[in-house]
Amino acid sequence: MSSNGRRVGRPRAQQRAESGLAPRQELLAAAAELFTTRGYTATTTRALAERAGMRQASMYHYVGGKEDLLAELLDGTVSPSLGLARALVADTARPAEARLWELCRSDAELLCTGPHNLGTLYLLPEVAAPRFAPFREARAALKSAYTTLLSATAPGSALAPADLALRADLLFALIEGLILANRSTPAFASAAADAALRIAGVPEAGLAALRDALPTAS
Amino acid sequence: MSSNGRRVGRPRAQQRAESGLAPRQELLAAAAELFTTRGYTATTTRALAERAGMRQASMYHYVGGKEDLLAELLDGTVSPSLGLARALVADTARPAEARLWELCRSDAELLCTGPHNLGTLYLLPEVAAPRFAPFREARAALKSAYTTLLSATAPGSALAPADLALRADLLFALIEGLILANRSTPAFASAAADAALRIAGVPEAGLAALRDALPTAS
DNA sequence: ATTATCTATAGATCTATAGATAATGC
DNA sequence: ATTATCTATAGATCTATAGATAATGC
Repeated sequence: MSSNGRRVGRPRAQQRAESGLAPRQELLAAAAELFTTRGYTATTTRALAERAGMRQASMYHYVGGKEDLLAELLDGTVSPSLGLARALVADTARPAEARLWELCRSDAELLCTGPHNLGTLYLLPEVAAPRFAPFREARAALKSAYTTLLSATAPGSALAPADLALRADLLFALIEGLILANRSTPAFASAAADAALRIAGVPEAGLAALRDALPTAS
Repeated sequence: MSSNGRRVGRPRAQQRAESGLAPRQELLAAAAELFTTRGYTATTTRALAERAGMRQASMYHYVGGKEDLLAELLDGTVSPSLGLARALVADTARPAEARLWELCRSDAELLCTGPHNLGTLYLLPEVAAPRFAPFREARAALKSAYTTLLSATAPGSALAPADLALRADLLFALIEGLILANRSTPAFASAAADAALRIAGVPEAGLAALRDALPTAS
């Protein structure tokens, strides 16, 4: 609540324009940039802290180390999609095709949009560590929601269980492949959702119908 | 040509069962495993050399450093596909659909099969360095071949240039997304190729026809 | 008194080179 | 003599902690 630039504690050695962000948020922003740009292991605590405007040692006042930052970044890329996915799975009144499309679009946008390509972090070997189990579980739950929605579509309901799993894998592969494509326009997200439904087996006529039924979006 | 275990040079400190591979190949195999398993930056020259059966310093007799190994691994994941892609683009006698399918299948197999998930290395920030420009160019050329084949299919030829580029991006996203899916059966590669053609807009009937026309594969 | 920061540094790496050594080849 | 390896190490990091310092708050 202290007004203006008056803050408790020793002043920073290297002061610059206030970002307005809390120090922990500054660290997160620095991590997002440096982890994706230079790589997780290659990013030193010094680089991280300095990018956030503080000295290397000061970082430890806010986080236990790089891993904390990675965990929080990963969580942010999957939690919103998972929340939406659960809502869509529950909303059985709407046609499954429309719900699957919406999930794909939103997920695609989350993965492609934003200043940094955070999806890249999924592939870090570090993510296999026990520490990141919650993230991996969230991703598995998200994939399971994809499968559920897929199985509720007309083409999906006609598939044998093994084929369904195969299709779900492919659909998921497309969505995650967008990470590499790195084209971050909203139009791309919609086109990706279209492509996802094509993989699902929805015919072009069905896609056109979906597009017409879209809520008059912003 | 020297028979058996008699080799020139000081014996290795830590000798073990001969792998039969040349030392440089042993280093490459070690790099494939460790880069994908622990990450590129996190892999030390010591770990690399020791996994290859030699001491840390001996590695420099064969390679200039980690970068050499990375460059060679990357090249191996794209060169075979690029070769095939060029042959398929040139083979205008066959229907474009069949050629595109074959490229997708082969590429999918290359990316998913093999003991290690080398595709993962595409995402390394290090790959942006000038040193890896040849690899990036090869990948761009491969993508361009995908686009060419796509534009030669019946649905592709009906697309406006911007839409064609969009479809090509999505198709490529699927193929590269397979890296993350990491399901490495030949059946998966075929299913992925099917999915790719669905994204391309080939109707189910066309797919079924393609499948029937498949050369009686091994 | 409390807080947010700083400076300094111990201890643990990791890379790349220098120079020694133990084989075979001639 | 040539070769493939080794051991040893200088120099350059990088992380995490210890303890000092410069603000505000009461």
